[in-house]
Amino acid sequence: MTSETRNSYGDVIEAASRLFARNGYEATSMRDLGRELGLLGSSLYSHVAGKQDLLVAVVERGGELFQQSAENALQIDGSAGDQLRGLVEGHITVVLDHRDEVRTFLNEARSLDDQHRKRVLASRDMYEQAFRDVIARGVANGEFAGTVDPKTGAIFVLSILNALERWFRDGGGMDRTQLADQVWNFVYPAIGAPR
Amino acid sequence: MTSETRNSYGDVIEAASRLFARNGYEATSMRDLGRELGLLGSSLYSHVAGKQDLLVAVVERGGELFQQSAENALQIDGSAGDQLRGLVEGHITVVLDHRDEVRTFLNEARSLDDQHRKRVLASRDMYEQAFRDVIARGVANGEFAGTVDPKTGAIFVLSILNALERWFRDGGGMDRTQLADQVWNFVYPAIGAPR
DNA sequence: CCTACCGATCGGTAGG
DNA sequence: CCTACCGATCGGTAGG
Repeated sequence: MTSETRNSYGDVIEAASRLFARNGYEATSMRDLGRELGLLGSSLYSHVAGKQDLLVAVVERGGELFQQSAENALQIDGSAGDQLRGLVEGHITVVLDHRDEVRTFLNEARSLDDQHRKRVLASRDMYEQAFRDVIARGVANGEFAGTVDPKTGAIFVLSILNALERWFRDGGGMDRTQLADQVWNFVYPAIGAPR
Repeated sequence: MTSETRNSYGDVIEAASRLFARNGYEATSMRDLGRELGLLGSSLYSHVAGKQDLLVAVVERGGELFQQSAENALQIDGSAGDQLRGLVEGHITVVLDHRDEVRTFLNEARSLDDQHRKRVLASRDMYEQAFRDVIARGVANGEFAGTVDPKTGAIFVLSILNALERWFRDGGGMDRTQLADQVWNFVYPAIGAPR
């Protein structure tokens, strides 16, 4: 960071996602962000129209990553269990490869204006719907026992996945494969799959 | 709210927890809080020494509620499954009966100074340890299959429980008993209990 | 609990 | 991307 060359729009968004993730949107000033990029706060206004725009850009990026991940997983031609595993692994990858955008997407959406916040909530609902549909399909075809309501089950699975950002660290006691296995070993019986 | 009588310290803390939960600590000004109580921002300084003190008080209250809940659950004289169910139900009750303190405890601890934030993280670790110990006991005595590491399993269970604050509403499609059942139907097989 | 403030910092702008 | 600002708001204080 603080390289010698000129900053691009992408650099600004990246630095913003870093600071929003670390300190929160409200606690990040335009001067903080300028310092991170090696320029003055006022100079940022040649890159963006305002502070809100930065939050919108970062949050929308987070939403796109999850949406893209779901689309990929749903193209898997297999059982409900196969697709759910694809959704789970895709989510883990997004969280771990894009921590800052994900943190901002999950925790800072409340600082958006009404219009953009509603759009984010709608995109989360669509994403949750993918989990719900796959679980419901598994219940309908007898693959899962149906002891948990698909809607509630989807929320529980996503609760586990979204919380990863809060505790998992690369280079800790568990690598990503082990993490995915632990999540799956927990989630698969939980939604009523045979053992 | 905004009653005619004088405000007590408890009133101030309660209003603070409400605003911190709704808008976040950073986005809540002392003038906002004063308005909520029917007085000026500057008048709050006869009740508290500073804004940080309010956050400390609210967050510590949240921590105490969870700690108390765990102590009660661990007094259950029964199987690991019985105690885990007690921990789960206690957590649900704390979250739903004390939403504002819990939200602040879970989401605003980052705004604490280093010293207090470390204390909060330590209290969360102790609480998590209770879940871990109960799961480990169930694995050790053969009650649970042990397909999930107790430490990771504890985090997953708490991820589900802590996320309740983000989506569950009393008076929605599910009452509290149904919620507790859904959580338990998900968690119990997940940690490797027999079906 | 109010009046009357204070210095610091905020997001943002005009003009280069 | 900088200089030189602006009005608004912030946490907080002195004195009653």
